[in-house]
Amino acid sequence: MMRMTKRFAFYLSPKVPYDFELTVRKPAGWPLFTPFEIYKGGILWTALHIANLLTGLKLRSVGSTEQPSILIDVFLKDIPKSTQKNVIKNLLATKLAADEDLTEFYSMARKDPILKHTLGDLYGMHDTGFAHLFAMATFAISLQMAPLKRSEEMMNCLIKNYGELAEFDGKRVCVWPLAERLAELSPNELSRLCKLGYRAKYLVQLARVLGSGGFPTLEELKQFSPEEAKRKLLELPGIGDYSADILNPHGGFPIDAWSVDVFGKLFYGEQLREGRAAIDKIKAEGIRRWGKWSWMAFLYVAHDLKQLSEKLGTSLRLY
DNA sequence: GCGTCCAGGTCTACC
DNA sequence: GGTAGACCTGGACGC
Repeated sequence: MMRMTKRFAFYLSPKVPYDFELTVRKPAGWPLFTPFEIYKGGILWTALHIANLLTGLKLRSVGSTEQPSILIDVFLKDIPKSTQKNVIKNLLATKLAADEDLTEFYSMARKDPILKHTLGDLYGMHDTGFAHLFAMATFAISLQMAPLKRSEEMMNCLIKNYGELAEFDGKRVCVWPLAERLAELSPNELSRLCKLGYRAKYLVQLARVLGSGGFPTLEELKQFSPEEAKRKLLELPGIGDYSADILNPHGGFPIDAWSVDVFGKLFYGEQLREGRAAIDKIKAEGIRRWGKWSWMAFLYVAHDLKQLSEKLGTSLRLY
């Protein structure tokens, strides 16, 4: 366990509109940086590694959707240098999507027969980034070929057993392990303890590739073209088309055995009978309809399934 | 209680 | 380049 002290605070002024709660605490329950973060009374306590530095965060909104402002307290073990402070500030601005402009997406979505229903519920929700690429890849691999409950058990076991426990501001938050930590393990140990099955082998291989430092970070992949970023991600062990679409910082359209049913009903009014064979068809249709906004569209649908079911009079399976 | 199937995919061998 | 089959595990289901 690492005890940390408040070292500095700063404000972020995201682009309008920005709904703090919808963005950091998404309706479908997706966490911001770790499943063990704490949200109470409009305040989020969370933690992640920034440039290998364990960083505790206390975030709250001090503005509104139309005049957004986020106050961030930063907790660290040691007093940071000014360069470290800048790295933390810049990275959090990126992760919290402070510069993301929703204007063009909303303009398209208002005219879209499906997305127009989501805008009222999710107005001001932004696309935040994972703690780091390894965390995101771990998430994607644990989703493969498993019901969501089991995926959650695998992820939580990994984080509890191999992640660091950050103690700050009277809270304790367990963070995603770094690749370097998992790279040392044997797949057998990992498989036995967290019941990862064949995924353990992929995770250790992945940890060794990402832990060596030779692979681009999420922020660096963002500088690639979307196609180049995806090609690079497909080089990673255990990462195929579906997972690469989750990892790609440019956004993809990650259709799997769950989302194929949801989008089948939304696009065609019925669940397609082809099962997994329908994935390519649904994926092509989503990209045809939404193009470069496919990922944002996926996000807005995924976080509004209950309301969409009611508005469109169809039953969309909820997680 | 027991056997079978399959789930929010990916990889490999084989054609 | 296209595709069938294997892969961990555990819950659901039929018997």
